Amino acid sequence: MSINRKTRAEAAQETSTRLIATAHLAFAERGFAEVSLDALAAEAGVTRGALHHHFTNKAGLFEAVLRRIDAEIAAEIQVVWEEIPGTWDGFRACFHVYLDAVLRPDRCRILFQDAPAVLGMKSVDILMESGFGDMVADLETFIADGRIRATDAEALGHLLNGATINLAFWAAEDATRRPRAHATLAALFDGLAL
Amino acid sequence: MSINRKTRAEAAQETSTRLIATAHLAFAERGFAEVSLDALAAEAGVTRGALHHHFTNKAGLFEAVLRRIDAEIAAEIQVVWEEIPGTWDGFRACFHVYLDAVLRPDRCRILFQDAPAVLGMKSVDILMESGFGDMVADLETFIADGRIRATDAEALGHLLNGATINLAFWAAEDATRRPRAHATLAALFDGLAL
DNA sequence: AGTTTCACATACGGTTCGTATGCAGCGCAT
DNA sequence: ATGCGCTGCATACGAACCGTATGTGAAACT
Repeated sequence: MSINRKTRAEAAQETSTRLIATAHLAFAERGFAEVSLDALAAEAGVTRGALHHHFTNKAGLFEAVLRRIDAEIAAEIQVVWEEIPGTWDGFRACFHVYLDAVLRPDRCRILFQDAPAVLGMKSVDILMESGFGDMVADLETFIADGRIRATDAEALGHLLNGATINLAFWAAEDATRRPRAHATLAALFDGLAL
Repeated sequence: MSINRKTRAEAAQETSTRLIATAHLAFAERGFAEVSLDALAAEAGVTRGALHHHFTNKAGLFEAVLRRIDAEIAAEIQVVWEEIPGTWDGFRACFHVYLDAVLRPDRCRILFQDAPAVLGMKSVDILMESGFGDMVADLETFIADGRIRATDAEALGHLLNGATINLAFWAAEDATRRPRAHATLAALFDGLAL
């Protein structure tokens, strides 16, 4: 039995997730460079030994945080996408959810300020593994169906992604900008549709 | 007379620019975090004393490099803009020049990988001081004239900027992507125009 | 010519990260 | 049940790097 008894693997998993959660907060608030591993481990109630054991180095921990955030966002989008999959309106709706998902202050800094510097191209790859491939595939069918104007689905995917990201980054500074960002994103999609 | 004689201020200016040029190369090739000030000063033929004297700290030097790159890009765009100022076609042409200007390998990494992490929002401000305000003003006239679809010039400016930047970042990895990026950017403008 | 100032060099201390090593308890087999 | 191996984590150590404080020599000014 042993209900409150933790198995070895469970305890390890717990410290790992606690480390990720603590790092998530710290990176979001203070930024990657300003967070010391000593302070981080102390906040999580462990030492740097545990940290290095689970994540090898500082960048490894950051990558774990990024993957966690990416998974959260992907899940949020998935919910909307499954409501009306395959439709242009559903596709558009997903981007509006994406916009709101990435402008959150606990994500914005990690995603667009630190991730490129810390992980380089790898950060792009991570964020693209989940969802981006599907998005490009959807764009291709929209193009094939004559729903949208552009010809290059992959390039268009990057364009849409960049446009949304930059709008979010801009809108994150001031709450009143959020509706303006959404309206402008909608205008972009209006222009793309045929 | 004294032709080959350098005044004090001239010599100082020279070391400053040499430091910026050396840092430009180093940051572009190795990245901000991987460049040590010791190595940098050695490459420039001075010591860290000179570096700190001119730029206070590492971020200060980086900012100087960024401002220099920004000025170069602004000048390149200005040339095109003055050919056909005030026109929608000229405006579009500027963005294609911008796309090519920022995807250059000696700029791409500094602009979009390291600048946000090192300078935060300040990097956005720096890149916006030159040109962005004018761009938004132009967009407003285009909107007022009924040339383009969107309603919020400022938000649209950020959208266009982000779209172009991300296309450039994507296209920088592979030369064959460049024409695809330009074609997709053109499609974006086609959709925006009424 | 003496003095001041400035561009730059040198010296030092503190912080931080990565690795190498130590240890204790869980898990498993007998 | 008990002895042993493995693993999760702590401790110890070394090295790199940045920022500041201080020194210096030559140019610039009077």
